[in-house]
Amino acid sequence: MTRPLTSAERALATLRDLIMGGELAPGARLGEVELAERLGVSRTPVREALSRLAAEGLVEIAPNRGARVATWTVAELEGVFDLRSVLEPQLTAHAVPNATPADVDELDALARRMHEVGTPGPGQDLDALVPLNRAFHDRLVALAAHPTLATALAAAIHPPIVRRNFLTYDEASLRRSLAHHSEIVAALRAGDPEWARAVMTSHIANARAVMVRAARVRMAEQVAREEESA
Amino acid sequence: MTRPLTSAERALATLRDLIMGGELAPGARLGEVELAERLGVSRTPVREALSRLAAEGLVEIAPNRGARVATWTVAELEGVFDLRSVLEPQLTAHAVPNATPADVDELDALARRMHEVGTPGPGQDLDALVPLNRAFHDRLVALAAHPTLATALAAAIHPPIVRRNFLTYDEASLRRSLAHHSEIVAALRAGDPEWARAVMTSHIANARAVMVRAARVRMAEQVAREEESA
DNA sequence: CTCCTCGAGATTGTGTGCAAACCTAGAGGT
DNA sequence: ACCTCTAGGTTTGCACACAATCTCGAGGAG
Repeated sequence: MTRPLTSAERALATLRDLIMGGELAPGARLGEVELAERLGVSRTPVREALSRLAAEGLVEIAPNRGARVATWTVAELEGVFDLRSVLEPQLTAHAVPNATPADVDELDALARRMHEVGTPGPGQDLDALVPLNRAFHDRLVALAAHPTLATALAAAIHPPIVRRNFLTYDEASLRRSLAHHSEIVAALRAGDPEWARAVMTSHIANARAVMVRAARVRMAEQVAREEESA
Repeated sequence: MTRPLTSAERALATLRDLIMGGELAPGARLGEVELAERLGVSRTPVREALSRLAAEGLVEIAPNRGARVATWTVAELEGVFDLRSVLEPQLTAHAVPNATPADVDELDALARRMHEVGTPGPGQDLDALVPLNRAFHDRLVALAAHPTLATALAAAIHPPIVRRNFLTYDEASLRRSLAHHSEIVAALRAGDPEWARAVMTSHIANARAVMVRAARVRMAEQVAREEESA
């Protein structure tokens, strides 16, 4: 029998989904009354939800000025990747001894399906890749069975970024990323934690490079726009 | 001109101090009305403060049942040390290129004072050691200039644990710990990030060993008490 | 033309009341 | 002796009202 959720918890979950799903873009204003009406509750639980989301880093609250969906500078994004490049390889290494053959098979299936939808060509479907990628990484984190590291990682990874990042992979980087997943499966099957750790380190470094390049492009576009309007 | 703090922020700061300072022991009940009276505000800001402390991991909230100061199992404590053993060496390595000679001198002074008050003998004063240790580590984290890693670390380190841990150092471990501080200063002066990283890794491993031993002792004591009362 | 001042409106911060959920203790049945 | 159920008091969850603060634009001084 599952306990009925409180209003504040529903508000929290709904807002989180809205932000992570991209319906609420970074920088969007989050008025308390507006959200309260939208969710059918009073401002009190909305405030509580916003407060907790702020602690998660998904929204930013300025005293007396309200909340906005968090935005990130390039430097902050690089910081997040620094953190991931330390935590995820460690978690992956932890996962190795815990992975049963059945677990490895499931990860293998995910990696194969990512190849199917991710390989450039007629069958490519990048939108399908995002949830598969997420499932793969979540599965690995779960196998690590290390709540503290997992929590620290979850606090750092902001899915809107990952999602956006995925759409900016160039062909070579995307192929590398897909190959990494398969190679992690191989390392798991071999029971070699150092191998798995090394691949995951490469995987994050690759993602980081994609992110930095995309950020540079966005910045150049913005400069162009500003000069145009000047 | 510094903005006057809101009631919720005062409540948050006060509660955090009470918990970190040890006035509110782990497991202590945190009734909203009691805290509200104690802080001279209504329940609303208290609720907000508790909610944020819960997000920080310092208190645990059970729906409809109220808040308590967080407690940690040995496994959770070991998890925290796993996280620290990954993050702190990384932060320390980052700090090396940023440290000016003046910074190194300040850290050196802290390390020397820790030796003075920490060395077993007539001048020993373990209570003075705690703030010095904290100052040393905080200074290092600040030098790393890496907000993301620093935030992840701050979220994991619960000062009540560190404090309690310090009082359980045996003589050999304490000497090692003090020596580590001096050696980190030497690595900074030499400008060698890998040296600094290695020392910090040892430092955390040493602290972890002390924690595990202390936890075993506490567990044995508890078993003894339960058998006694049975 | 630029900068400052000052309201009106909107938005957040806090106090308070009430309903619902929870804990405790004790009566009664098995 | 043990379990079940219930009544009471206690505590939290939520809504609402009012106070405090901010935003933004109009108007005037320099």
